[in-house]
Order: sequence, then C-alpha cells, then structure tokens
Amino acid sequence: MKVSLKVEYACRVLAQLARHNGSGEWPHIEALATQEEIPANYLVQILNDLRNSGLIQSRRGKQGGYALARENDQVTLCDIICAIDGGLLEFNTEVKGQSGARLVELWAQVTAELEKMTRGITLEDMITSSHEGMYFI
Amino acid sequence: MKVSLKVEYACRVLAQLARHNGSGEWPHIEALATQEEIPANYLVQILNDLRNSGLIQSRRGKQGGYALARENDQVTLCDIICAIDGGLLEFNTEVKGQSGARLVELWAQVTAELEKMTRGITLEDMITSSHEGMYFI
DNA sequence: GCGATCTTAGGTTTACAACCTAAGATAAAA
DNA sequence: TTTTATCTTAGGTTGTAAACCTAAGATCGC
Repeated sequence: MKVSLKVEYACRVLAQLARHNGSGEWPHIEALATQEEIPANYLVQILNDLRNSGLIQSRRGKQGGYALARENDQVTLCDIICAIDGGLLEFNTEVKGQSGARLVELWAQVTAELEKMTRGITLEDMITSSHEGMYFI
Repeated sequence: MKVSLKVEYACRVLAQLARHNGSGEWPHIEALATQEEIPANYLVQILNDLRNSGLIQSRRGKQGGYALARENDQVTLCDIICAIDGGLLEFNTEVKGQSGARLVELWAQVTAELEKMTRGITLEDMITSSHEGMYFI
C-alpha cells in the first residue's frame, strides 16, 4: 500500500503552481523541474496527466507554461491521486474463495473512508508550513 | 495506492482461520488454499510472514497445520497489512524540492489517520456477513 | 519564419509482484 | 524405528509496471 513517486512529484509540482496561482505567471517545465527537483522528462508525463484530468491548464509557444485550473483550496489530495493513478485505491475485485465476497465489500468501505480523508487535504495545506495556525513562531 | 494481492490472500486465509478459531482444528495449507482459492505455493510464503509477525501459530508433522494466535477481534486490518508489507503506507521520505518537507509531514499525517481507520476493521468483520446487525434478514 | 515552449509516441532499465521448485526439518502414527 | 504427512527454507522464473529517457512533431509569440 504505497504512494508512488509519481504521485509525490505531482503533489510537489502542483504545490509549486499553487504558489504562483493568481500571479499571472505561467512557469514552464524546466523551472518547475528545477524548483521541485523532478526529472524534467518525467515531469512532462505528469503534467500531461494533470492537464487531461482538468487540474491544470497549459499554454504553448513562447510565454507558454502551466497554471492551476482552480483555486488552491479546490484541489484535493484525492483529486491528485485519482488524476495520476486513475483512482484512489486499487484492490482485488474478483470474488474468490469463501471470504472473497466480504472482502470486496470491505475494500469498498476502506476506499470510501480514504476518500473522505483525502478530500480534507488541499494544495493550500501543501504550501502552508506546519507551524501555521500555532501560537508561536 | 493499491492493496496487493498478497494482502488480499492474507486477509482471506486469516478469515478462514478465524472461522476455525477455538474449534481445536488446525487446517493445513492444502485445505486453506482450496477453500480460499489461493495458489498453495504462494500461500506458503504468506503463512510464513504471518507466523513471523505473531498473528498465527503453526504445528509441524502429522496433524500439523495453522491456527490463529489471538482472538478474532484482536487481529486488525492494520496488523495484517503491516505483517505482509512491513508497514501500513510506503511513501517518499526524502525531503527534496521546495515542497518536499511539507509533503513528508502530510504523508505521516495520512498514515496516522489510515492507521486509526484500519485498526477499526478486524477478522470478526471479515467473517460476518454485511447484513448482520441489520433488522431484516 | 524563427525559436521557445508544449505534445505525443515511442523506447529502456530496473525492481518487484506473483508465482513455482525442490530439498530439508519435524512430529505423529504404523 | 521407519514411514508419512505436514511445515520450513532457500532458491528460481516470469511478466508487468515504475521511473525514467529520446526524439520528432505541433503551437504560438516575436
């Protein structure tokens, strides 16, 4: 049960775009790859997935680049994982063995609870220091 | 973010052992493999992991077999995943890029919430029909 | 038209999931 | 004590997918 590096990269690059959100700047791949230390050739694929899922917009040609398609707090961890993996949780759906049927139900239940949880984490949380909201520095 | 077939098999075979729990029977591999439709050669490895993690006991020789080491409601989904995968959630822990540090914190938070959730699901839930606890059949 | 960007379609490499094989260790039963 | 049924352990295999790279094309501002 692991979070792929691809999802990690997607979160990082989206956090970076969230920082530029509203500024009118459209960072290009090389800049994003450098700032978040992501292999540029791999980042291409990731940004493509994110665009196809409607999380980001892109502009070609000179002055081209990428920008978020929504407000920072409207992009959730659930959205990101689904954009990259095609779904939140992958599990066996074949009903096999005496316990197979019950397990498929339980996986669905786990997925539902996981969705609730990951919908509570947004890009805003990813660009906010963990000390924010506390009473000391 | 997927649940491996190995974890699915582990849950099924443990559910099977939970059904025999307290009966004094020690089902052997072939029986377990047949009842839960798991490749016997693969099941060997899984049962080994479960024994090394203290979730089950084994007996060699004639009349040998496997049995749960705890009560049904004392074996949680969290226990099972940890026994098989070595941990609940695997994620990148390298702090890289401008957003790396914050993400590592968030993954830890997700893990904690996931642990809380999976500790609420036990073998008892895996051998109980989904209609139990309802007021109709 | 030129050059900077995104777009798309491939290829590579390494690791791991999901198995199988086979020789040993143990313990009950004959 | 020999046999036989089980678990134990250490390896091997095979296919797929993650994590990259390469390179030719499509846009668009200048």
